[in-house]
Amino acid sequence: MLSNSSKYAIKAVLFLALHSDEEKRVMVKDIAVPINVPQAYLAKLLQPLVKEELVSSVRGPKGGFYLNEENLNHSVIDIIHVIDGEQKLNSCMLSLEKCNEEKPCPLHNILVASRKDILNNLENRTIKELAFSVEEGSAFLPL
Amino acid sequence: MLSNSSKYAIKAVLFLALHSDEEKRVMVKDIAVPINVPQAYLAKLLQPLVKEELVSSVRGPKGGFYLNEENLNHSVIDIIHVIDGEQKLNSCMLSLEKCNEEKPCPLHNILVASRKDILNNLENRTIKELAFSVEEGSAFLPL
DNA sequence: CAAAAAATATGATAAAAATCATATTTAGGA
DNA sequence: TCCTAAATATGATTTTTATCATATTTTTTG
Ligand code: FES
Ligand code: FES
Repeated sequence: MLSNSSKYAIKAVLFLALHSDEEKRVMVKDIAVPINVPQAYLAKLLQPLVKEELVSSVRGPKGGFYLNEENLNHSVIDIIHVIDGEQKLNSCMLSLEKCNEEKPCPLHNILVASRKDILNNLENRTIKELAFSVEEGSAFLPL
Repeated sequence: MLSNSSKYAIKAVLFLALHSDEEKRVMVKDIAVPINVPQAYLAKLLQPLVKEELVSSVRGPKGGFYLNEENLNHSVIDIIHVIDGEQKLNSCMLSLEKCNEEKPCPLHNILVASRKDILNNLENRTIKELAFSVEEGSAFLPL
Protein backbone atom coordinates (compact mmCIF):
# COMPACT_ATOMS: atom_id res chain seq x y z
CA MET A 1 0.00 0.00 0.00
CA LEU A 2 2.54 2.55 1.10
CA SER A 3 6.10 2.36 -0.10
CA ASN A 4 8.85 2.62 2.41
CA SER A 5 9.71 5.96 0.89
CA SER A 6 6.26 7.32 1.57
CA LYS A 7 6.38 6.16 5.14
CA TYR A 8 9.72 7.86 5.61
CA ALA A 9 8.45 11.04 4.07
CA ILE A 10 5.36 11.08 6.25
CA LYS A 11 7.41 10.49 9.36
CA ALA A 12 9.74 13.30 8.41
CA VAL A 13 6.92 15.73 7.79
CA LEU A 14 5.24 14.84 11.07
CA PHE A 15 8.54 15.32 12.81
CA LEU A 16 8.89 18.76 11.28
CA ALA A 17 5.33 19.60 12.24
CA LEU A 18 6.27 18.94 15.84
CA HIS A 19 9.78 20.33 15.98
CA SER A 20 10.15 23.14 13.52
CA ASP A 21 8.75 26.46 12.47
CA GLU A 22 9.61 29.45 10.31
CA GLU A 23 12.41 30.47 12.69
CA LYS A 24 13.48 27.08 13.93
CA ARG A 25 14.74 25.12 11.00
CA VAL A 26 16.07 21.64 11.43
CA MET A 27 18.59 19.98 9.19
CA VAL A 28 18.32 16.55 7.58
CA LYS A 29 20.66 14.94 10.01
CA ASP A 30 18.53 16.10 12.93
CA ILE A 31 15.41 14.74 11.32
CA ALA A 32 16.88 11.51 10.04
CA VAL A 33 18.33 10.31 13.33
CA PRO A 34 15.24 10.63 15.53
CA ILE A 35 12.88 9.18 12.95
CA ASN A 36 15.34 6.43 12.20
CA VAL A 37 15.74 6.88 8.48
CA PRO A 38 19.03 6.90 6.56
CA GLN A 39 20.10 10.50 6.24
CA ALA A 40 21.15 10.57 2.59
CA TYR A 41 18.00 8.79 1.60
CA LEU A 42 15.84 11.20 3.51
CA ALA A 43 17.67 14.15 1.98
CA LYS A 44 16.69 12.84 -1.40
CA LEU A 45 13.09 12.26 -0.40
CA LEU A 46 12.76 15.78 0.89
CA GLN A 47 13.62 17.39 -2.42
CA PRO A 48 10.37 16.63 -4.26
CA LEU A 49 8.48 17.62 -1.13
CA VAL A 50 9.96 21.11 -1.09
CA LYS A 51 9.56 21.36 -4.84
CA GLU A 52 5.86 20.64 -4.41
CA GLU A 53 5.75 23.03 -1.49
CA LEU A 54 4.77 20.47 1.10
CA VAL A 55 7.91 21.33 3.04
CA SER A 56 9.91 24.54 3.29
CA SER A 57 13.66 24.91 3.34
CA VAL A 58 16.51 27.37 3.31
CA ARG A 59 20.09 26.62 2.36
CA GLY A 60 23.34 27.58 3.89
CA PRO A 61 24.38 27.92 7.50
CA LYS A 62 21.49 28.30 9.90
CA GLY A 63 19.38 26.74 7.18
CA GLY A 64 17.34 23.58 7.24
CA PHE A 65 13.82 22.33 6.79
CA TYR A 66 10.61 23.46 8.42
CA LEU A 67 6.87 23.64 7.88
CA ASN A 68 5.07 26.92 7.51
CA GLU A 69 1.39 27.44 8.15
CA GLU A 70 0.53 26.47 4.59
CA ASN A 71 2.61 23.32 4.72
CA LEU A 72 0.82 22.29 7.90
CA ASN A 73 -2.51 22.33 6.15
CA HIS A 74 -1.63 19.74 3.60
CA SER A 75 -2.81 16.16 3.95
CA VAL A 76 -0.91 12.91 4.14
CA ILE A 77 -2.23 11.91 0.79
CA ASP A 78 -0.41 14.85 -0.75
CA ILE A 79 2.84 13.39 0.50
CA ILE A 80 2.01 9.97 -0.84
CA HIS A 81 1.10 11.41 -4.20
CA VAL A 82 4.39 13.22 -4.48
CA ILE A 83 6.50 10.27 -3.42
CA ASP A 84 4.66 7.26 -4.83
CA GLY A 85 2.70 8.93 -7.59
CA GLU A 86 -1.03 9.38 -7.92
CA GLN A 87 -1.64 5.90 -9.26
CA LYS A 88 -0.47 3.75 -6.38
CA LEU A 89 -3.42 4.27 -4.06
CA ASN A 90 -6.08 4.34 -6.74
CA SER A 91 -5.27 1.04 -8.33
CA CYS A 92 -7.32 -2.08 -7.87
CA MET A 93 -6.61 -4.69 -5.23
CA LEU A 94 -6.19 -7.27 -7.93
CA SER A 95 -4.88 -5.85 -11.14
CA LEU A 96 -6.89 -3.16 -12.79
CA GLU A 97 -5.03 0.05 -13.45
CA LYS A 98 -7.76 2.02 -11.84
CA CYS A 99 -10.14 0.40 -9.43
CA ASN A 100 -13.20 -0.04 -11.54
CA GLU A 101 -16.73 0.76 -10.40
CA GLU A 102 -18.32 -0.51 -13.63
CA LYS A 103 -16.65 -3.86 -13.84
CA PRO A 104 -15.44 -4.50 -10.32
CA CYS A 105 -13.06 -7.31 -9.51
CA PRO A 106 -14.23 -9.91 -6.98
CA LEU A 107 -12.52 -8.12 -4.13
CA HIS A 108 -13.91 -4.77 -5.04
CA ASN A 109 -17.38 -5.00 -3.57
CA ILE A 110 -16.30 -6.30 -0.22
CA LEU A 111 -13.54 -3.72 0.13
CA VAL A 112 -14.60 -0.47 -1.51
CA ALA A 113 -16.30 0.95 1.51
CA SER A 114 -13.36 0.60 3.88
CA ARG A 115 -11.01 1.54 1.15
CA LYS A 116 -12.89 4.73 0.44
CA ASP A 117 -12.89 5.44 4.13
CA ILE A 118 -9.14 5.18 4.31
CA LEU A 119 -8.69 7.39 1.29
CA ASN A 120 -11.02 9.99 2.75
CA ASN A 121 -9.13 10.09 5.98
CA LEU A 122 -5.77 10.35 4.32
CA GLU A 123 -7.19 13.16 2.26
CA ASN A 124 -8.97 15.13 4.91
CA ARG A 125 -6.76 15.00 7.95
CA THR A 126 -4.12 17.70 7.85
CA ILE A 127 -0.58 17.33 9.01
CA LYS A 128 -1.38 19.85 11.68
CA GLU A 129 -4.18 17.70 13.04
CA LEU A 130 -2.04 14.60 13.09
CA ALA A 131 0.74 16.44 14.87
CA PHE A 132 -1.80 17.67 17.38
CA SER A 133 -2.86 14.12 18.13
CA VAL A 134 0.72 13.50 19.18
CA GLU A 135 0.91 16.64 21.27
CA GLU A 136 -2.23 15.78 23.14
CA GLY A 137 -1.00 12.24 23.69
CA SER A 138 -3.51 10.25 21.68
CA ALA A 139 -0.84 9.17 19.21
CA PHE A 140 2.88 8.62 19.44
CA LEU A 141 6.17 9.43 17.83
CA PRO A 142 8.89 8.54 17.12
CA LEU A 143 8.29 5.12 15.68
CA MET B 1 -0.52 -3.41 0.54
CA LEU B 2 -0.59 -6.43 -1.70
CA SER B 3 2.48 -7.45 -3.61
CA ASN B 4 2.16 -8.17 -7.27
CA SER B 5 2.82 -11.79 -6.46
CA SER B 6 -0.15 -11.97 -4.13
CA LYS B 7 -2.40 -10.40 -6.71
CA TYR B 8 -1.28 -12.92 -9.28
CA ALA B 9 -1.82 -15.77 -6.87
CA ILE B 10 -5.30 -14.60 -5.97
CA LYS B 11 -6.24 -14.20 -9.60
CA ALA B 12 -4.98 -17.70 -10.34
CA VAL B 13 -6.91 -19.23 -7.48
CA LEU B 14 -10.09 -17.44 -8.48
CA PHE B 15 -9.58 -18.63 -12.01
CA LEU B 16 -9.25 -22.19 -10.79
CA ALA B 17 -12.33 -21.81 -8.65
CA LEU B 18 -14.28 -20.95 -11.76
CA HIS B 19 -12.71 -23.29 -14.29
CA SER B 20 -11.48 -26.42 -12.59
CA ASP B 21 -12.50 -29.29 -10.40
CA GLU B 22 -11.24 -32.65 -9.25
CA GLU B 23 -11.67 -34.12 -12.75
CA LYS B 24 -10.98 -31.07 -14.82
CA ARG B 25 -7.45 -29.98 -14.12
CA VAL B 26 -5.95 -27.03 -15.86
CA MET B 27 -2.28 -26.51 -16.53
CA VAL B 28 -0.24 -23.42 -15.76
CA LYS B 29 -0.19 -22.24 -19.32
CA ASP B 30 -3.96 -22.30 -19.44
CA ILE B 31 -4.21 -20.31 -16.25
CA ALA B 32 -1.42 -17.86 -17.00
CA VAL B 33 -2.68 -16.71 -20.37
CA PRO B 34 -6.25 -15.79 -19.44
CA ILE B 35 -5.29 -14.07 -16.20
CA ASN B 36 -2.46 -12.33 -17.96
CA VAL B 37 0.44 -13.38 -15.77
CA PRO B 38 3.84 -14.63 -16.98
CA GLN B 39 3.64 -18.40 -17.07
CA ALA B 40 6.97 -19.28 -15.48
CA TYR B 41 6.37 -16.81 -12.73
CA LEU B 42 2.94 -18.18 -12.01
CA ALA B 43 4.29 -21.73 -11.98
CA LYS B 44 6.64 -20.66 -9.23
CA LEU B 45 3.92 -18.91 -7.27
CA LEU B 46 1.69 -21.98 -7.38
CA GLN B 47 4.22 -24.20 -5.66
CA PRO B 48 3.89 -22.79 -2.13
CA LEU B 49 0.13 -22.74 -2.61
CA VAL B 50 -0.06 -26.45 -3.26
CA LYS B 51 2.44 -27.09 -0.47
CA GLU B 52 0.12 -25.25 1.91
CA GLU B 53 -2.84 -27.07 0.40
CA LEU B 54 -4.61 -24.02 -0.90
CA VAL B 55 -4.43 -25.48 -4.37
CA SER B 56 -4.38 -29.08 -5.57
CA SER B 57 -2.30 -30.52 -8.36
CA VAL B 58 -1.29 -33.70 -10.13
CA ARG B 59 1.78 -34.17 -12.27
CA GLY B 60 2.30 -35.83 -15.55
CA PRO B 61 0.12 -36.03 -18.61
CA LYS B 62 -3.51 -35.19 -18.00
CA GLY B 63 -2.27 -33.41 -14.89
CA GLY B 64 -2.63 -29.81 -13.84
CA PHE B 65 -4.05 -27.66 -11.07
CA TYR B 66 -7.48 -27.55 -9.57
CA LEU B 67 -9.36 -26.70 -6.41
CA ASN B 68 -11.11 -29.32 -4.37
CA GLU B 69 -13.93 -28.60 -1.94
CA GLU B 70 -11.49 -27.95 0.87
CA ASN B 71 -9.43 -25.56 -1.21
CA LEU B 72 -12.55 -23.63 -2.08
CA ASN B 73 -13.25 -22.92 1.56
CA HIS B 74 -10.04 -21.09 2.20
CA SER B 75 -9.93 -17.30 2.36
CA VAL B 76 -7.99 -14.77 0.34
CA ILE B 77 -5.96 -13.90 3.37
CA ASP B 78 -4.60 -17.44 3.42
CA ILE B 79 -3.19 -16.85 -0.02
CA ILE B 80 -1.65 -13.56 0.99
CA HIS B 81 -0.10 -15.11 4.05
CA VAL B 82 1.52 -17.84 2.00
CA ILE B 83 2.84 -15.52 -0.68
CA ASP B 84 3.71 -12.34 1.20
CA GLY B 85 4.13 -13.72 4.68
CA GLU B 86 2.05 -13.10 7.75
CA GLN B 87 3.72 -9.83 8.61
CA LYS B 88 2.90 -7.74 5.57
CA LEU B 89 -0.73 -7.01 6.34
CA ASN B 90 -0.29 -6.64 10.07
CA SER B 91 2.41 -4.02 9.99
CA CYS B 92 1.83 -0.40 10.79
CA MET B 93 1.07 2.21 8.15
CA LEU B 94 4.11 4.15 9.21
CA SER B 95 6.87 1.98 10.50
CA LEU B 96 6.12 -0.18 13.48
CA GLU B 97 6.75 -3.86 13.00
CA LYS B 98 3.33 -4.68 14.24
CA CYS B 99 0.60 -2.11 14.24
CA ASN B 100 0.50 -1.08 17.84
CA GLU B 101 -2.68 -0.62 19.84
CA GLU B 102 -0.84 0.60 22.95
CA LYS B 103 1.33 3.22 21.34
CA PRO B 104 -0.41 3.96 18.08
CA CYS B 105 1.23 6.02 15.37
CA PRO B 106 -0.57 9.18 14.25
CA LEU B 107 -2.23 7.36 11.37
CA HIS B 108 -3.38 4.48 13.48
CA ASN B 109 -6.46 5.95 15.09
CA ILE B 110 -7.94 7.34 11.93
CA LEU B 111 -7.34 4.12 10.00
CA VAL B 112 -7.73 1.15 12.35
CA ALA B 113 -11.42 0.77 11.87
CA SER B 114 -11.38 0.53 8.09
CA ARG B 115 -8.23 -1.48 8.22
CA LYS B 116 -9.76 -3.99 10.55
CA ASP B 117 -12.76 -4.13 8.28
CA ILE B 118 -10.63 -5.00 5.31
CA LEU B 119 -8.77 -7.65 7.24
CA ASN B 120 -12.02 -9.18 8.41
CA ASN B 121 -13.37 -9.39 4.93
CA LEU B 122 -10.21 -10.88 3.52
CA GLU B 123 -10.35 -13.38 6.31
CA ASN B 124 -14.00 -14.35 6.18
CA ARG B 125 -14.91 -14.47 2.54
CA THR B 126 -14.09 -17.81 1.03
CA ILE B 127 -12.74 -18.37 -2.43
CA LYS B 128 -15.96 -20.12 -3.21
CA GLU B 129 -18.01 -17.07 -2.30
CA LEU B 130 -15.86 -14.78 -4.37
CA ALA B 131 -16.08 -17.08 -7.34
CA PHE B 132 -19.83 -17.13 -6.90
CA SER B 133 -19.98 -13.36 -7.10
CA VAL B 134 -18.44 -13.69 -10.54
CA GLU B 135 -20.83 -16.42 -11.59
CA GLU B 136 -23.85 -14.42 -10.58
CA GLY B 137 -22.47 -11.36 -12.35
CA SER B 138 -21.87 -9.01 -9.45
CA ALA B 139 -18.11 -9.13 -9.99
CA PHE B 140 -15.91 -9.68 -13.01
CA LEU B 141 -13.00 -11.68 -14.32
CA PRO B 142 -10.58 -11.75 -16.00
CA LEU B 143 -8.80 -8.57 -15.12
C1' DC C 1 35.12 38.80 -0.01
C1' DA C 2 36.38 34.24 1.68
C1' DA C 3 35.21 30.29 4.23
C1' DA C 4 32.01 27.25 6.04
C1' DA C 5 27.49 25.20 6.50
C1' DA C 6 23.68 23.98 4.81
C1' DA C 7 20.38 22.25 0.89
C1' DT C 8 20.28 20.45 -3.83
C1' DA C 9 21.57 17.65 -7.81
C1' DT C 10 23.39 13.69 -9.69
C1' DG C 11 25.18 9.30 -10.01
C1' DA C 12 26.75 4.71 -8.11
C1' DT C 13 25.80 0.59 -5.38
C1' DA C 14 23.01 -2.83 -2.87
C1' DA C 15 18.92 -5.34 -1.90
C1' DA C 16 14.55 -6.95 -3.03
C1' DA C 17 10.91 -8.13 -6.20
C1' DA C 18 9.69 -9.74 -10.55
C1' DT C 19 10.72 -12.35 -14.48
C1' DC C 20 12.91 -15.87 -17.36
C1' DA C 21 15.17 -20.34 -18.22
C1' DT C 22 16.37 -25.00 -17.50
C1' DA C 23 16.83 -29.36 -15.35
C1' DT C 24 14.38 -32.92 -12.56
C1' DT C 25 10.59 -35.72 -11.01
C1' DT C 26 6.12 -37.91 -11.53
C1' DA C 27 2.21 -40.01 -13.86
C1' DG C 28 -0.26 -41.70 -17.86
C1' DG C 29 -0.53 -44.13 -22.13
C1' DA C 30 1.35 -46.70 -26.09
C1' DT D 1 8.69 -50.73 -20.10
C1' DC D 2 9.54 -46.42 -22.45
C1' DC D 3 8.07 -42.09 -24.09
C1' DT D 4 5.77 -37.97 -23.23
C1' DA D 5 3.37 -34.42 -20.72
C1' DA D 6 2.83 -32.32 -16.98
C1' DA D 7 4.31 -30.31 -12.19
C1' DT D 8 8.32 -29.22 -9.31
C1' DA D 9 12.86 -27.51 -8.07
C1' DT D 10 16.53 -24.56 -8.77
C1' DG D 11 19.10 -20.96 -10.49
C1' DA D 12 20.04 -16.83 -13.53
C1' DT D 13 18.63 -12.35 -15.19
C1' DT D 14 16.19 -8.03 -15.13
C1' DT D 15 13.79 -4.34 -13.03
C1' DT D 16 12.51 -1.67 -9.24
C1' DT D 17 13.28 0.13 -4.78
C1' DA D 18 16.21 1.43 -1.30
C1' DT D 19 20.57 3.09 0.00
C1' DC D 20 25.12 5.36 -0.21
C1' DA D 21 28.40 8.81 -1.90
C1' DT D 22 29.96 12.94 -3.98
C1' DA D 23 29.91 17.23 -6.34
C1' DT D 24 27.43 21.72 -6.76
C1' DT D 25 24.87 25.74 -5.33
C1' DT D 26 23.20 28.98 -1.96
C1' DT D 27 23.41 31.58 2.31
C1' DT D 28 25.40 33.18 6.52
C1' DT D 29 29.19 34.97 9.05
C1' DG D 30 33.82 36.54 10.08
S1 FES E 1 -11.93 -3.22 -9.21
FE1 FES E 1 -10.54 -4.36 -8.00
S2 FES E 1 -10.60 -3.26 -6.11
FE2 FES E 1 -11.95 -2.11 -7.37
S1 FES F 1 0.48 1.89 14.93
FE1 FES F 1 0.71 2.69 12.93
S2 FES F 1 -1.03 1.95 11.91
FE2 FES F 1 -1.26 1.08 13.91
